[in-house]
This record gives sequence, C-alpha cells and structure tokens, in this order.
Amino acid sequence: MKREPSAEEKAFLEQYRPQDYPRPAVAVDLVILTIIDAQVRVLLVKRKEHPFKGGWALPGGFVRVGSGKEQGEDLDAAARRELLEETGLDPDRVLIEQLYTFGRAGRDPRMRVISVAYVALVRPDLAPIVRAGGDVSDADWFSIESLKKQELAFDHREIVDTALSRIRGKLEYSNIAFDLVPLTFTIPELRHVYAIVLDREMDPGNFRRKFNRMLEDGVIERAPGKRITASKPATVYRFKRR
Amino acid sequence: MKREPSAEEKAFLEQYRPQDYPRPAVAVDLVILTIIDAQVRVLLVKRKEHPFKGGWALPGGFVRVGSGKEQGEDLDAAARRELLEETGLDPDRVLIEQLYTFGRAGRDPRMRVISVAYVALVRPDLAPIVRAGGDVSDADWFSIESLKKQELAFDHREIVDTALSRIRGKLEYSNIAFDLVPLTFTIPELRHVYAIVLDREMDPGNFRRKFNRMLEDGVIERAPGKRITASKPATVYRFKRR
DNA sequence: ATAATAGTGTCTATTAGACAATATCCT
DNA sequence: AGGATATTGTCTAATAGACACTATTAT
Repeated sequence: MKREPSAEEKAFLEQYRPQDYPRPAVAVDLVILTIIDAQVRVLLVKRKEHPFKGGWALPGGFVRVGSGKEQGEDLDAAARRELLEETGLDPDRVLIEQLYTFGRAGRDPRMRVISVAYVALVRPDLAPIVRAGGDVSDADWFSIESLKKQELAFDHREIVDTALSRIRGKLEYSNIAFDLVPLTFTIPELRHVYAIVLDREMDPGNFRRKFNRMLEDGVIERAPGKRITASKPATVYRFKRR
Repeated sequence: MKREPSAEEKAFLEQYRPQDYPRPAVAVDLVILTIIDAQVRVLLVKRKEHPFKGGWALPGGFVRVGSGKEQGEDLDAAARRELLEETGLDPDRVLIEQLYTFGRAGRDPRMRVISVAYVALVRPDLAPIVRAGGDVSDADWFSIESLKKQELAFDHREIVDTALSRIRGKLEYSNIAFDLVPLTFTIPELRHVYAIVLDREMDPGNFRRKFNRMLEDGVIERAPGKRITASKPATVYRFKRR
C-alpha cells in the first residue's frame, strides 16, 4: 500500500497516542516436523519457567514489537528467527509457513497470549544438527506416536494436531513431500514418506505412476548414481529447485 | 488442557506481573462476502477516523482483552461479535472461519497492529438486511470487479485477495457453495454461484452430474415446488443441515 | 538359487469435460 | 409455435486402485 498521507493525516499521526486498552501478548509457536527412524517427529522443548515448568512445549517466543516508528519484526520474520534460535537451522533451507492463530482466552494462565502458529518441515538429513545447538535434555524429537502418552503445555496438542492435519492434506496436492526427504532420493524412499505421514501403505506400482507424471512435468529429474539397498538398487532422483 | 497446577506454580502465577515489553494491538478484520446481482461482493465500511479517513476498509475491530483473570473474548468470538455489530447478522446463520493472520510491521501507521482475518459467507437472501443496520453511506457491498479500481485502506486488498483465493479453492472440495445460495435453490442457481465465484462457465450437464452425486450421498434433498423461470421451471432443492 | 524389492503392465472403476439430444415450460 | 433452458445421454480422456508379472541385485 503505497500512498501519500495528507497533511491533516500526518498531523493526526504525529499527535496520535495509542489508548491504553489492555493488549494481548503475541507469540509465534513452531511445529517443527521431520522424519527420523521411519516416524514423524515434532521438536519439543522443556520449559524452564512456570507455567508448565519442566513440561514439554512447542518452541516459540514473543513477537518483537518496537515502539514509535519502529514497529518491530514481521510475523514471518519472528517465526524464522525463532527457528534459527531454537534449532540453529537456516530458515532458507526449511519450509516454514503460517498455520493458524490460536487465541482462546485462558490458554496461557499468566496473561492473554495470542499465538500465531507456524509449521516447519525439516529434511531428515538436516535434523541431526538440531541437537548440537542446545542442551540435549532441553529439546527432543518426539514421535507422533509417543505424543499420545505425552502431556503438552498450553494448547500445544491442539496446535500439533492442526499441523499434522494440514500437512497430511497438503501432501495430496502439493510438493511438500520433497521437504521431508534428502536432496536426492529414490521413489521407494519418497513413497515411504507418504506412507509414514499418511499412516497407510502406498501401492508401489501406483505410486510410481503418479511419480512418473512429475518426472514428465519436469518437477524432478534423475540424479547420478544408484541407491544400494538390501535388494535391487533404486534409481536416484532430485527435486528441481532451491 | 485440564490440569491442576502445583502449589509452587500457583504461587508463581499469583506473583506474576507481565513484563512491560511493548505489545501489539490485535484486531479481527472480516472479509464478508455475498452474491448480489450476479457478482461476488465484499462489504466495506467507510473509515471515520485517521488513518485513511474517508477511505474504504474491511469491517473489524480490536479483540477485547481483559485484565487479570478475565482474559477477554476468544478470537472467534471477537469475529462473531464484529459481524453482528457491523452487519446485524446473526453469526449462527453465517459461515465464518479464520482466514490468515496479517502482521507486517508498518501495516498500520499508528502502531503495531496484528490482524487476524476472518472470511464470512452471507446467503444472498440475508444480505439486504445488512444496510438497514447502519448508515447507508457508511457501508456498501463492493463487487470484486469494482474493487480493482478502488483503493483500500491498510493492507486490506491483500486480505481480500487471500480470502477470494481461499474461497475459490474450497469451492472445489467443500460445501461452502451452499452458504452463498438461499435456503432453497435449483441446480442452475447453484451452478451460477460456481460460475460467478470461479469466473468461468460451468457446463450444465456436467455440473448436474456432480450435483446428483451429492443427492445420492444425502447431502441435499428435494424441496417442494418448482422455480418458475423464463423457460422450463427447475426443480428446487435444499441443503440438509442448519 | 533365493529373497527382496525395484520397476512394468493390465484391468476396472470413478470422475471431469466436451458436446449432442430431448423435455418442458413461458410467451 | 418458438425460444429458452432444464435435463438426459454419450463419448473420451485422465486418474486411482487392485493386483499380477518381470527385472535386478545382494546374499
């Protein structure tokens, strides 16, 4: 929106003082997903402070809001900053997108907190470096399965569920699967990702046919080499982009 | 999340005082859509105050945040309240759902405002009563076409575009079309809604076949009477729910 | 040689789309 | 009777799923 404010409007803005109606705190929370040991995993951090001290929660933090002309950081920037801070991962190498905004009154007992949730997909070859960043005991990749028996802080379970449902939906009609697989991959490996995320077997033949259409569309291309497996080696491909 | 805080945590909460880091204002903005005169229309209101005084903007307002134990209203509640206040429409009779959260720094020149945008679909038979609520000159249904030449306040054009793109997408795989049509409708009427929203003609025969599957699935049912038209009258149906 | 799985082929059912043909009502 | 459009029918192409079959490698 590029426009030139009128003189009158400029004057208004000069003398404008925000009313002190109570304002909520605004946070970004991240659902950082990857695949480790054939399981979908979400990164959780152990809370150091009340409330839910010692409990597991999604990584996140408050959005930086400046004062005066400096209004602070964009929401996306806050999400990317948190990703970097909490995992050490380069936000440019990770798919990160806004998920949904959770703002139920009382979701944080301290005060009114509105949380803009983001989902991030981390390629499994990048996931191991995450631990290196912080104290191992303070962050861990929880499998979705184990989450069923794990209590989460705040409404973070609901946020995780929303994220999974979103990712499962997008798997059908988008290319996000390529963000859950190393830079080069075989068709069976990609198929496993689908099977793991959707939690159902995919027919190898039918999957390959779908995949071949992507090849024809130029979305992916062959990469050099073959992947050695316990049986017949598989052709290696790579996604075109990045 | 139902849980019993420990005594220590209770003590923590008792003495907790929110830090006075600057906080953003949080608003809900509504993209209220309907169909009038065979055009998709969005409800805009004329701004009474700076900035953008006299300009057209999406209806909306700040989320009510309490202080202390009273944390105020949920985001959905705020959206429903604004809908009622700005249009007089019963939120229970209107499809309303969260769209996306816009929080770019500088999007409001006064101060940092994070806007949780909602989309609402108003059945065309309910749309006329909207005017009655407020001053006619202060609110109007703008056709999408006319919006191209109409400047909007803040980043509201981006919000409207996001809403339209969302609605167009959902038209393909959900039942939202029934929220853009009167309680009873004919197949051609429903087809016109698709054609208007997607901005392309729909083949009458093919559309009917898709529609017949909904009939078989029990999503819709025949309603009494026939719709008299300029030519052959059409069978009347109704959506099963509400 | 055998196990395992990569990769191909075939058949069926479903759905979208183009388009022709018929039915029914208003004027 | 004629115009308009609701409604039905037909054909083709694209896609998904079930499943049989062949190919190639490690062991």
